[in-house]
Amino acid sequence: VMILRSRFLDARRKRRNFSKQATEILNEYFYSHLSNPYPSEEAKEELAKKCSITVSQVSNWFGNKRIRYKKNIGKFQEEANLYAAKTAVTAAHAVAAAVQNNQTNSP
Amino acid sequence: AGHRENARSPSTETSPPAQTFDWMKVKRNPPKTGKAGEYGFVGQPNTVRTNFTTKQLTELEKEFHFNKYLTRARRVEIAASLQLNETQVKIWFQNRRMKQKKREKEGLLPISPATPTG
DNA sequence: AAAGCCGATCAATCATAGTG
DNA sequence: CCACTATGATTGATCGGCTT
Repeated sequence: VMILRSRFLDARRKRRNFSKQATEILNEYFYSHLSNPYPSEEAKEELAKKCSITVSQVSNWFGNKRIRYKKNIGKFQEEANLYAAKTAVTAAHAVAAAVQNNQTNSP
Repeated sequence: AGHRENARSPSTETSPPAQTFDWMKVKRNPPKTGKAGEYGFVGQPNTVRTNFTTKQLTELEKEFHFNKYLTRARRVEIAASLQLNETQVKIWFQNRRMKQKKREKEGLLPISPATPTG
């Protein structure tokens, strides 16, 4: 029962919470894809850029989110409804925007 | 033509998220790790994640530095030497290689060059 | 057909940040 | 300051797909 707890202790030591904005973006994606919250590598890169975090961090976030969500769905019900309502409106706007942005291109 | 995703959320539903999708039911089979010479029985499914000792990790790291890939013979040696399964050694190397790959990728451009779009 | 590898993910755990 | 919860990261091991 040695105190081998401090075997590595390096990276996970100091951690910073993501910005409110980043969490907002990640949650919007998660709840708007609740039926299959597995962003593709491409989607992860886009989310990473929007959130100003790394792709690995996006993967970690979704991994943790999925596990914790299914572990206690009830605890996330409130949050789920919040984003469900929000994305419902966003979706409608997105469709309209997509139609207009059909030809536009601006990398 | 009108093709859309199967979105079930007209406007009459105020609490649909309660649905249970397949990904929420996914369950992993328990580890079949049977370690010898520790707590009695050999071949007894551990049911729990093995905690490698510092010594084992040090040796594995050393070997990894020498060779990213293992040969069957080398794997047997190391497994016996560290009292681990051949499978555990094999898996450790695979995970280690992935970790290495991840590090190389991150250490390449974790810092955005300019990010004009903000 | 069997075994190893890759890439992604799971699931448990660690250590810290945040809240009361 | 302490107890408890929320959250990001780490990692042994599993899953599916592809290669040897």
